[in-house]
Amino acid sequence: MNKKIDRGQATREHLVAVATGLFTEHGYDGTSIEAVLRAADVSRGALYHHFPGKDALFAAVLDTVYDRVEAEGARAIEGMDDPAVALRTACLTWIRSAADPVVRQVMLIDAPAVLGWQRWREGDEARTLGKLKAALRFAAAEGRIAPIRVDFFAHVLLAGLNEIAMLIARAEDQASAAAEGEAAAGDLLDRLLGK
Amino acid sequence: MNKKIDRGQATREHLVAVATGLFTEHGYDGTSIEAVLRAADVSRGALYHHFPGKDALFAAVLDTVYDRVEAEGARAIEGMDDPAVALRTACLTWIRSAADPVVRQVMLIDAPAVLGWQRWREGDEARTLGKLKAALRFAAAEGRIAPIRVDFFAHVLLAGLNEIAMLIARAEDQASAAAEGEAAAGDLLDRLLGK
DNA sequence: GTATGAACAGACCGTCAGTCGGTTTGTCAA
DNA sequence: TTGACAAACCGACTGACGGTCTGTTCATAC
Repeated sequence: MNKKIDRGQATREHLVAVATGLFTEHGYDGTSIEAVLRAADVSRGALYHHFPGKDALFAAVLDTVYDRVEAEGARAIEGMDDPAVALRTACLTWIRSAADPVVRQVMLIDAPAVLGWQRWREGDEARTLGKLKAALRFAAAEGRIAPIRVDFFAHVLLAGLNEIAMLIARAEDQASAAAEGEAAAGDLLDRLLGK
Repeated sequence: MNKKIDRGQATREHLVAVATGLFTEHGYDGTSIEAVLRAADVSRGALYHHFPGKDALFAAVLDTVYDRVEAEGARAIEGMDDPAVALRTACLTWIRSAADPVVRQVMLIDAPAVLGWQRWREGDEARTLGKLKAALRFAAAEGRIAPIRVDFFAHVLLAGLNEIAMLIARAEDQASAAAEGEAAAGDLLDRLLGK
């Protein structure tokens, strides 16, 4: 039971990889299952054997994107012991991750509409948002923000960072926009957490 | 040329009204043109005479929603002469407007995916965002934020308010969530603008 | 009265997501 | 070795949907 399982895994991963490219380039609606099938050279039956539907394929793609972004964040703050510095570093890393068209189109634009806002945020909760809240709880313990603000501010901070990332992405002058955006993000952090 | 024009206007407005209800209840993807046609008791030809496509119908719906939200905001700050108070009032009014399912589903969830983030923000620019930036320029003139932050902070503030609105909307206990959310919005404003 | 064009009607078309009855093929127990 | 089994895969088919196209109606202008 190994060759079969391996083959199935390979097909599944191949589909996710191909779909990632197409979803990024043409968006969810602009990408037909037909196109994925052709690009991956896989049959309809095979795809629907691995995924119950188009949205499940999208969810799988989203999952791998999360994995990558999470890994980048974890690598960036590896070994840091000051939580405040780690938070700031993680936020800047996230903005830089969001420069990637895959992250932008899949995570920020299509995900809320495809999965629904609720499911989207629940997914986030278990990943990025959860860690952000932990960091803010630390700030609350230090008396920098009121404990009751932790949840709202975590969401506000994430949404604000996402917005900055999108602004940078669509700017004409990428380099200067990135510099200004990252400075703005730092400023936002200072103000939000009462430096 | 009056009876005809009036009739056309009426049909158009009727379609927009019916579509608003369906888009709100079932989302953009969950609403078929067929369903709009049936609910409005209008023929395909009539609909496609007034709108080049489904996304144009959505854009028209979005437009009327903007109109309503803008009017609510304008009414709320009518006659106020302190720009800081007006800004705060407008922000809270916006959060309350976003309690409306129409605003949530159409403006916040579907619009970015249907129109694309770029077109969505450009539409916002001409409406809410423009006024927000004007208010922040005022804050910058008072030395509360750096002039270079105006654009980024306006976006961050709007995104943050939207996020708070969505959190309130999906909360189990609406009343207490609204109270906490509005307090958080006030706190956010204080911190962002360096009270 | 006749020409004009906006408003509307509805049959029709191509595309797409998803279904379903098969076939292939690796695995394992007898 | 073989035969049962199930995972993996195949592709024709279905129904729904967005959009097109060829008319038809009718208020208005001249």
